[in-house]
Amino acid sequence: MADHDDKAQRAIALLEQAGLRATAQRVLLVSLLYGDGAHRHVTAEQLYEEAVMARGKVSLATVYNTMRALSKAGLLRQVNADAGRIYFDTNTGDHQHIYDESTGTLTDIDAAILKDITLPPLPRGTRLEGVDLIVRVRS
Amino acid sequence: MADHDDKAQRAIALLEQAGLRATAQRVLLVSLLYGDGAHRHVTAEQLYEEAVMARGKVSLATVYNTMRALSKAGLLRQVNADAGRIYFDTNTGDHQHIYDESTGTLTDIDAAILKDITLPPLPRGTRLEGVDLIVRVRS
DNA sequence: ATACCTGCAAAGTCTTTGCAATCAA
DNA sequence: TTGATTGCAAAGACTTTGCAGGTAT
Repeated sequence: MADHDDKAQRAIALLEQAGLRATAQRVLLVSLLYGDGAHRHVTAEQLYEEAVMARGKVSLATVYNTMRALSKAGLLRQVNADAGRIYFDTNTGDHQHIYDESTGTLTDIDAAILKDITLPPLPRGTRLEGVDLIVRVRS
Repeated sequence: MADHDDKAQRAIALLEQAGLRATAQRVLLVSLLYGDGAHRHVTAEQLYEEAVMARGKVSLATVYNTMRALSKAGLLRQVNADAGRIYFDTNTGDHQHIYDESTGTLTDIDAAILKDITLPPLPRGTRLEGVDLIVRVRS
């Protein structure tokens, strides 16, 4: 129980820091996302399944809404590895990904991999939003 | 007319080389894609619009089917720049992209940009499929 | 009290597919 | 001929949204 409370406390802290109300659904979702320390890559559907397993009372729509809100708040990063499927990454720091197209698994790559590249001039009137590298593999 | 026949001839050649029957619809689509020499980045919907403009008799389903077939045949490359929207690139050579999230425009980057990076070890039991770099910008 | 949040169902976007009619080889 | 292709409509996969009822502050 202490363990659970701990995760819930951290979840609440994260939500408040993001300016979001700490509802039961959000606390559960954020606990699942950040609960065990390791960074995670999940789709809304996957997180929804986990929430249901954990006997959580939450709808898929709320999972989508919450993940969108967390992304906007900067607590999650969206990863476009696969057209037609949004992955959310709890690691919002600078880094890149390996994507296994057979299993749908994402793996982090250290940001240093791009340390030595020189970006080309950007199109006139545009500003840089980010640089995403996806190493696609198959099992 | 000679111009049009020229493009049609090239389109037919490409289709045969890909092992696909040269139907009127495919010849039109391939002519639009490869007709003027420059490489293109288009979605199925965009190509469909162009075909309709050109008074072509083709359905959106056929555009999707054809682009899928061309991709499988190696004549097109899919670009995952935006979750929920597949771009097709007539340039199947090694290169990368700049993606303007405001306008949905893709611009090529020379492959040399990644010449000096060293990929991390791939997960056990996986083989490399490709490396995609997307420089995201906004207007 | 009140602005925010949830959940359901409906709508939306993009893509694929079943199947009868049609066409290329 | 005969298998490949087309087109329509329907189905699918994923995501967003309208709105009535519920909740955090």
